[in-house]
Amino acid sequence: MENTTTHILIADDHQMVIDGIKSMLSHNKEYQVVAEANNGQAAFDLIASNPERIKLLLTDISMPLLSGTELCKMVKAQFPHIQVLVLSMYNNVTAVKEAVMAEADGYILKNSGKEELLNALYRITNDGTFFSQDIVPIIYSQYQKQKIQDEELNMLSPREKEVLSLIVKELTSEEIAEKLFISKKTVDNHRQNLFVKCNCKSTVGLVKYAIKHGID
Amino acid sequence: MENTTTHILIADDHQMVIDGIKSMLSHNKEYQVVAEANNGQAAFDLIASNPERIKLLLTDISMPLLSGTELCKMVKAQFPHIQVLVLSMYNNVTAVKEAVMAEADGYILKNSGKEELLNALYRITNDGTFFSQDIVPIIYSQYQKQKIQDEELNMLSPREKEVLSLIVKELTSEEIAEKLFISKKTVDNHRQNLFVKCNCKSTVGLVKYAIKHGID
DNA sequence: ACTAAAATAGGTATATATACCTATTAGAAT
DNA sequence: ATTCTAATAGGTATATATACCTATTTTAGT
Repeated sequence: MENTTTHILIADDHQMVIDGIKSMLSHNKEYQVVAEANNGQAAFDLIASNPERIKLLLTDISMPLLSGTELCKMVKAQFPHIQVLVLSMYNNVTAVKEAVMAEADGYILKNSGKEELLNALYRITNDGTFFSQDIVPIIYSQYQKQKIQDEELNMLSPREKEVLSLIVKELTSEEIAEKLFISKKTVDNHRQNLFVKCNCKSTVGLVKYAIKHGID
Repeated sequence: MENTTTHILIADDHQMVIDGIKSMLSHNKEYQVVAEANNGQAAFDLIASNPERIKLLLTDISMPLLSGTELCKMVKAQFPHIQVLVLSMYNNVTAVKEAVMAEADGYILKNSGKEELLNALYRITNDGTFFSQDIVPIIYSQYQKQKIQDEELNMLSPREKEVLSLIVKELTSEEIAEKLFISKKTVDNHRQNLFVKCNCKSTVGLVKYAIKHGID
């Protein structure tokens, strides 16, 4: 298995990208580009016509007729032996998330160099998966966003946070009042104040706010 | 800047870990371990006594007196010039998330080899950040969990999903009825059925269910 | 000592949601 | 043909939430 050549199908609507990758792999015996397609549907048809020929699918995300993530889903569902490496120009969380949920085995950015590509191919064929180092800062920024949101939480008073937490636990105002040994009226006042502070108009909005800020 | 030695403080409650790292870096001119501490508080005191001496803090997460993440927060708040690389034995999402939220510049696992450590140090001092490749599969598994939850969503009928989506958008039953050209009564029936299917007893529960499954 | 904010609680309406019913129709599946 | 589910809608109560008020006490900050 180890020393067998990995047969690759490249799917990308930009022929130059395909040619570039082919060129990069041309001096490498381990990887051989045996097929190419300029849209997702063509790529799927090529695979379906002879599934055993392809060992790895190297695909772009945005392509005509069938997107790379959709292609990935279909391939993984019907031909699970084929590994999929998504090659994207999008460095946002959503794109990465979609790729992972489509069961892609790896994700690298188009501005990666030759080394990164070879590294990705090596890691995928040996370790099973590879995700570009470049996507980590993206997740990093997500978490930092959450940190800022947490600071926004300080607008709420301790008691308000307490009440909000119980609201999210599906307690009614009356039940919350009993639990906190205060009047139902007081709870309702907190609720009103929370509407203003959380900038929403109903309990539904409060729940969304609470979850967004990690109260549960 | 490039050819200056990076002065490192190691904080870890296991002396063997400290000695191991010192040994690994001993033959490397770029990195010099100039201080060490066995708990977070001691590490912070060492930094505070002479902040300019330290360029990089290499810290464990779980330590007595002051945890690595808390230490990181304090250092980043008061001595932002110091870069922080978190060295953890926990490979779970929460640990990584906490480290990032503490503004750590990097995160690697304790079972990483010498190469990974050197790579991390190089990337941090040059690129600013480094996060171990090992943490990606963790995030990967998080996303896959979400995918399974999405399949659970198929228990809901298309119309129910539609109604649920509008509920989460803070519309009342009456407003939803108008929007879908149906009776308010019908909307309320969908709501009741959603309670059963989502296993909750109020709209609050529905909102939590919806958000958990990506409806918004 | 003064001020501001937080937490408390009450009154009075109205709006909305929830808990039970029953019942019809359309479409899909067996 | 028949069975099942989804989607529709109505009746009748009750429970809960929401929108305005006012007002007191406590606590923290200047």
